[in-house]
Amino acid sequence: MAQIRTFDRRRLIFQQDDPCPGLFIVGEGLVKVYNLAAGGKEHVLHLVEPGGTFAEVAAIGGFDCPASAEAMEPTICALLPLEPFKRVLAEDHGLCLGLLTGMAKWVRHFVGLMEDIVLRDALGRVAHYLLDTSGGRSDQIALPAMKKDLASHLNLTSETLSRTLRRLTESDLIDLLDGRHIRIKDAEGLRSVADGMFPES
Amino acid sequence: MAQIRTFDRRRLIFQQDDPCPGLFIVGEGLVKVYNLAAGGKEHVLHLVEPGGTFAEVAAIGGFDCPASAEAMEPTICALLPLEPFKRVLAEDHGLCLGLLTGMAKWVRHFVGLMEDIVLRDALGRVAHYLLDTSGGRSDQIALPAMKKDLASHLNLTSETLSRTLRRLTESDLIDLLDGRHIRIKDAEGLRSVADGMFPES
DNA sequence: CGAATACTTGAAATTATTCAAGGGCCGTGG
DNA sequence: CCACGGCCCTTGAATAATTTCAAGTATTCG
Repeated sequence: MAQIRTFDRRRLIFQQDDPCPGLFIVGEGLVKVYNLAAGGKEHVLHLVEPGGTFAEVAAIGGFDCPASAEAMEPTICALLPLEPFKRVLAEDHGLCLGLLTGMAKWVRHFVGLMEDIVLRDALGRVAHYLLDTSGGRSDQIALPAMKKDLASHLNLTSETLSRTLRRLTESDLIDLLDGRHIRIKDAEGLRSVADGMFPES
Repeated sequence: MAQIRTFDRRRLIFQQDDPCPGLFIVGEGLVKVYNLAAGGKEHVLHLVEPGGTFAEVAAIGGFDCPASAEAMEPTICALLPLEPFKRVLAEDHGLCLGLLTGMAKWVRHFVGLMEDIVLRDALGRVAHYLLDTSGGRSDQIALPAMKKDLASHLNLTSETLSRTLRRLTESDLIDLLDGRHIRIKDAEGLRSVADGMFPES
């Protein structure tokens, strides 16, 4: 009962305040979910990779899209239109429970992002992001497609992100392997930076 | 199957990272849900009034409290412990659906707050808050108990909030009735301020 | 009534942004 | 295959917004 939809690179999938078309599931590609300010500033809420979903919240809550979505690469999605989705939801208790816990996790992640933005400075945000993304296990981190999207996600300009990464390398906390990969050199130290104490200087 | 819990003013109900005790429903009083930064800075996520709930997200998702909660006034809550709550949830499909749409609305509200903080400056945030709170209908607005909590909610210092309200009154967009109430004089003008255009100077 | 806390206001300080310019990578087209 | 143009990233200096610090007034609670 789902439709397959394909999108070229840079193609707008929906815009803030559009009526919600249903639930999207990414099969291939990359989708940027974001908001725009009056002046043109963009905030990247979420980068959705294959297997991820978006527009679920509006689909479930029955309101218009609270954000915009754009394909960053050639992308294939499954779109589950609103009506059949609601019908299934009304009948399938297991699905309902699954969505509920999924949504709860999403909220927690989102609260975390909010607290990052509100309670940490640039250095702390980047440090915390790196620790969070590495998951504590691997010390190798792959950055999102473009650094400017990461900057926007953390509510920084790309200039500030660049300067911040430089400061972290100069403090010997991380290594910039290539433009897209980072290695954590001193997780302990990073943690203390994330918690607001900058080491020397 | 719920317990009744009472809290004095200033009493901590739970703290960030505590195991979630269950779902709270406020019967009387006022509860502040907030997060603390390393340095002591506080961010007020939510002020819960009678009829409202808190800790639902952690209860549903099965993780530790992502924030702290404190009674701002003598408060009476119903606490639905975790286990019976989960049991009910597993059986009652209607409840599950209700929570799901409730959660979706909560997420939307929260995304809105996030975008306020990220995409608007101090003037825009306050203007948007006033418009949002008035609901477009009544032009009378009752501020939360303390202005500093509103400031924290909008990620401002109380000094900045004070100055911002002053600027709005001096531009004849609002009237400060008493310390706790505001009247919107020029909703049109406020809207354009919220959208980033400051009128004169 | 007195102490504590909240609120306002001004001046100084700080952080991040904006503006500007150069370097590097990549895809297109000659 | 190389040159060109575009976009991303980096870096520096100037700018601007908000915070911090400080002091005084107002309000609230006991």
